[in-house]
Amino acid sequence: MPREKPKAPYHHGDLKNTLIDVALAHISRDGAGSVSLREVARDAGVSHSAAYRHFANKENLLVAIAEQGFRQLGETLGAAAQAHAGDPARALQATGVAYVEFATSHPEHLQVMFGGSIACPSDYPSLVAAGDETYAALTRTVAEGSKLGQLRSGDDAMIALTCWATVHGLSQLIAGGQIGREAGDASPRSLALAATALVMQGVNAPAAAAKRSAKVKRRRLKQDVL
Amino acid sequence: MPREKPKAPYHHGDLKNTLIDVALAHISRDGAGSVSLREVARDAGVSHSAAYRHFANKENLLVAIAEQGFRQLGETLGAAAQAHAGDPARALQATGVAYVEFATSHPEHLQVMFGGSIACPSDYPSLVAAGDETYAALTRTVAEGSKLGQLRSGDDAMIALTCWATVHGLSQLIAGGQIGREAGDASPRSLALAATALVMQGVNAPAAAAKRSAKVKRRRLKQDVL
DNA sequence: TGCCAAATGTTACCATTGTCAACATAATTT
DNA sequence: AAATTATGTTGACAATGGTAACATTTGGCA
Repeated sequence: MPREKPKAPYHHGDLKNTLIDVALAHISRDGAGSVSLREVARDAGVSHSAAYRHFANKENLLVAIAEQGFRQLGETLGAAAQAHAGDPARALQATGVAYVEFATSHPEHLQVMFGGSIACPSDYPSLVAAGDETYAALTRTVAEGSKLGQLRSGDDAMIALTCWATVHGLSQLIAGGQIGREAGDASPRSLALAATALVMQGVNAPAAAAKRSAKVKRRRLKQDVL
Repeated sequence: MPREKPKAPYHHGDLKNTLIDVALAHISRDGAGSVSLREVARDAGVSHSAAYRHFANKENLLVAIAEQGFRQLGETLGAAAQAHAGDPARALQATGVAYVEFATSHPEHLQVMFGGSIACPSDYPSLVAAGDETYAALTRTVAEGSKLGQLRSGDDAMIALTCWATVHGLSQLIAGGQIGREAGDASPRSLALAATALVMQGVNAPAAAAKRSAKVKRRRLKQDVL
């Protein structure tokens, strides 16, 4: 007797999230550029145009993925900072390392968050908000460290931006396979540790010269060398 | 009398380069993701499938653009370093600033070089070669500075990588519009100057502690803080 | 010179894709 | 139970990347 097959119900149950997951799988396999809504739908076991009940268009699916990425990244960074509460310098480096670790272990998300698959991110307020919030964690830590005198005083925003740029750049380079031959054997974590340590050496308040006036230091920062 | 119209000749003359230029224009308008070979061909005043006489497929057109970008970037960085020959620390920072300036004034190229429009860059030896060569300029400068004792000794490769990551990350963030609200008014150049100055402060050999053994310093670099 | 091959362009065609409209079924509200 | 809303389905459309067959130049080479 043919036993009652599972008989796929007309309604999928949680198609929205399924679509996101399947899309992520495809992105990690073929890159964000070559993801096809129809193929995603097929793999989700659903007709092509069902996706449009959950996302206005293909880009909106990507936006959802990017948002998810920002949320997860935010949580990861928050946790890293939390683990060193009270010691902003340590917290700052830990945040940076966490950034690189997240990025390299979630390259699909990264690709969508920063890879330009979304034509005009600023069209999506939820996206910019998520990005801003992520960045805010960094800024807060820097401000805290600055207040405690742990960080080179002068321009907190610039310190935060430089830290962000370094870990972001490192993440992109690793994820993009750009640094295979130079440091192929090193784990992302160890690379991140070394890079952040180096930057922190420029960012930490110089113990010996701590008495030099902030004004002088700020001037040096801007005009130095070039 | 109908004067002899220019009567577009059957052969275009320099279609290959024209296609590249038109494609660049489209990328800068709509992003690398939404560039269409057919539309490019149309704008070049030629039938869609003519492009295939010059590029095996769409991706190969992008590869050509990326290569062009790497070549131009290489020249730019080389010139910047050259301008401070004999002073590696200065040369290093100048190279970094030049990187950011190139990136932000050629966002179309950047997008193709690093934006993931090319599914698997490692499939194109010419591309990896171009990238390597670009990076090599940086490495050389660092090695030189290290030899002169201008740079914190220990791990030259790590210094080079950190510098690259910082300027690369800064470039991506600026080009991606990610840092509109934090430092919107500052020019890319001034941001690059400040960021590189900060990193250089960690990278420069500490004048006072110059006698500390390299071994100790290397240990600090790896294990510091975390 | 005249002829042939290589280079370069063109048109016709195909499968795939993003998106929409019209229709079908399930879940929810009334 | 009836009506409304959510969710899926099928069928269409235009545009795209890519291939094949055919057309026009161009450049050697006899």
